[in-house]
Amino acid sequence: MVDKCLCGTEKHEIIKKRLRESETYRENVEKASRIFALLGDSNRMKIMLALLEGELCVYHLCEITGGSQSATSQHLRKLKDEHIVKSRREANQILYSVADEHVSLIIKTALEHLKCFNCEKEACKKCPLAK
Amino acid sequence: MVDKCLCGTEKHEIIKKRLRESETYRENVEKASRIFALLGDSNRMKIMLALLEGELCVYHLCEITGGSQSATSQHLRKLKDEHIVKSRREANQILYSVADEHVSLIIKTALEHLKCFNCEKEACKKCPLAK
DNA sequence: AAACTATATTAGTAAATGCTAATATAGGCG
DNA sequence: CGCCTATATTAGCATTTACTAATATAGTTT
Repeated sequence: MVDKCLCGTEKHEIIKKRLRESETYRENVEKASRIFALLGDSNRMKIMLALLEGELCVYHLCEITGGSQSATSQHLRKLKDEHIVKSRREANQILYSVADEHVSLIIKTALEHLKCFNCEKEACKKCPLAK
Repeated sequence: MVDKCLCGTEKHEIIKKRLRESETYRENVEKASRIFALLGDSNRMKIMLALLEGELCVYHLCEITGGSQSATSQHLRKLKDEHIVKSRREANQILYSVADEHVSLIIKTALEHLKCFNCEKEACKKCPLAK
């Protein structure tokens, strides 16, 4: 492999330079991938989809995932550690909700994308995901 | 844990019903989390960030991640399997590019979100992620 | 205060994941 | 044709991850 390349050198240099020179940028990339990794588990995805509908208790979130109380609680802990969900106590329950509207937007964008994936519209058939 | 709950029953029933009744919905949730899991690795994230700037060859993508040729090739394979990137041959190189504009949008939304995370604006300081 | 209930935590385990090292493939070119 | 170069694949290993089972905690209620 050789540095001289058909794809040109400017484009990848933009990112290489940012990664090299900005500590903040490197941290942001790490943080972004941590957040995506959290959404990359189907049970946590189901939890987030449910929470987009509104505040819910742990019992109902267990029902959504079909997982145990312990497993669900561990997922919620991870989501909370990244400030993606928040919780509050109401009487003898803990109610969870989406903490961040940016994350909501990311999930909604993904759903939109999947709608396209299964869509019958002409424009959507050209989508590279429609395979 | 009891079914009677302070958070109400309608909200989580919406998702439970969808999961129960629609095979397509279940598949979409699985697919969405597979895509997020792909973006959940920082080296694949770096690859995608670079590809957002334009088409690149494998050698330059190796430079971006700092990883080996083999590791990078394996990442590209996974991204291609989910139709997130595409490739074409040009002379003796394979050039990769972003295959799906929805995924571009998801990544850009995430970056926007992180911009907020590190932002000094008053409105952004209230963001629950700004901690 | 004691008991109850909802949620959280911990330890241990099986499965998934990302890496390296070695090897295979495939197109371009002498 | 046969070598060269870029990329892809495979096997093996170390690490991470999601789960279960058991236990802890902390409000709430009696």
